[in-house]
Amino acid sequence: MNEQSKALASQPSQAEQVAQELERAIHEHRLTPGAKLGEDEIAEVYGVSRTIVRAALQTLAHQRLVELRRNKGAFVAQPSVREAREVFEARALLEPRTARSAAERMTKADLDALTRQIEEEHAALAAGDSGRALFLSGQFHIEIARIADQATIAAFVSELVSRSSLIIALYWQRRAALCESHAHHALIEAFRDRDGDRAEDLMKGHLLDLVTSLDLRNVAPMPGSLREALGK
Amino acid sequence: MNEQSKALASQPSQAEQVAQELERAIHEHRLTPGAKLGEDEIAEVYGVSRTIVRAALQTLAHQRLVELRRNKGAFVAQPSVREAREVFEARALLEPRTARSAAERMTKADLDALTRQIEEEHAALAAGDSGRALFLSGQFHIEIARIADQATIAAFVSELVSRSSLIIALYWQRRAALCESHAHHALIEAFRDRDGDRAEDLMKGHLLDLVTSLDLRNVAPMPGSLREALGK
DNA sequence: GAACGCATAATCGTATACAATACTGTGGTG
DNA sequence: CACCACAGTATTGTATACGATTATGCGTTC
Repeated sequence: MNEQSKALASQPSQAEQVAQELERAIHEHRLTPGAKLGEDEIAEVYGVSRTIVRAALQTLAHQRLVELRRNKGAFVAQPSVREAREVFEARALLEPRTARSAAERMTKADLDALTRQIEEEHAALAAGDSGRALFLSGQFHIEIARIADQATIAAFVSELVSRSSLIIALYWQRRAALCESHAHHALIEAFRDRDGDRAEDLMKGHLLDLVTSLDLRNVAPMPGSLREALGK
Repeated sequence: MNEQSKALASQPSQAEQVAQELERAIHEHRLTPGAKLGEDEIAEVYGVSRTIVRAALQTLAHQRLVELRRNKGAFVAQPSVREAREVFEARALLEPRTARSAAERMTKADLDALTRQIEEEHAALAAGDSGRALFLSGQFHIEIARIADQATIAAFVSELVSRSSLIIALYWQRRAALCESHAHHALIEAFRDRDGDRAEDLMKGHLLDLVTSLDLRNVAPMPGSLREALGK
């Protein structure tokens, strides 16, 4: 079962590839909070050994996307209400100021890329692929940190966005799935105008909207089959 | 070589223990940036297998304390000048506001613990153990985030403090090793007065002092023997 | 004498084997 | 009928073995 592995798959490391696949599955809510991630099962699905799978799961555990329970296995994390609040608290500290920096150093190319991303998000939403739309909506925030030229903050934001995806899966009260799009559009305009103040305010408001659109009182777990969610 | 392992050492997981030992060695500058962390060597030192060591190294890599170079091995990270700036940029966003929250919800017990920590830091410094003093000085910042009751932010601050330790090892220009102590004392007083505004300002200034006390222009690597630094 | 190439050794990457622990179902007993 | 004990099964934790890649040292050649 290592015939194709020596082909050329070893550059970005098999473990990272598996981690990325799982991460995306979680982002798109194909894997829902609480789902069991059996080592043997994943190993078989991707045709690698458990060693690789364990490394990937450890990576995701460090991002708090999966929880490693000793002698029990790996599970998609189920952020508590408290953790949900903390995540958005952290985002409130990091993202508005970062949006300001981004606005100030935004280039035309950056703006185009951002605009293209929003359009893709709209397309996904129109196509009914809300999973992908949600994923792209998160990428938007990460991209801003990248444009602000702050790799360290970008890494934090990336982790927080991932965790937000789990939080949304658990606590989202359905209504106005695209209120975000408006917020993102408004941000783009602020960026176009190089208006740091406005970008900061808009981001602050956007995050506030997000957290208030959650129902942070009760819980709602969901099992779901792993092999099915992974597609094959 | 697993006689003592089944004793009762398995609770906090061997990998985490090794990771903690290495982390502390890095914090206290017994392991300096660029040092090679050979898997076999560490495995032998702690009497565990390479499997455990690899897990520990991966953990540290996620915290950016060590750099994993493919087919080359693990090395203590050498933050670039740019990364150094980014780390303090992130701290500037997170810590002042967190200090304010901490001040507002500080209890007498918290204050006592914090005070005790400062005294211990002074004692270490007086005893000439500057490595431990530096470690405790970092713990002070982490403790504040914990008191603010923000576990998520505390985790970020913890990582940033760790990385700051590496940055100090590389870019510190010796002078006024205890200017920090003054800043920490001033913060304690603000906490005692429940003065959130002052705590936020003091923390902002403290971080600014820290970053300006660095020489962010040149580099200075250092090898050093591993087995020696680990003590046994 | 310097530079290149090859053989050797060391180290990492991955797979697999075995041990330890937790889960499941069955049979018995109160 | 409910509950507990126990055996069997499955899954994770750890160690080790093997293959691949990289570093090193020596000998040859120009």
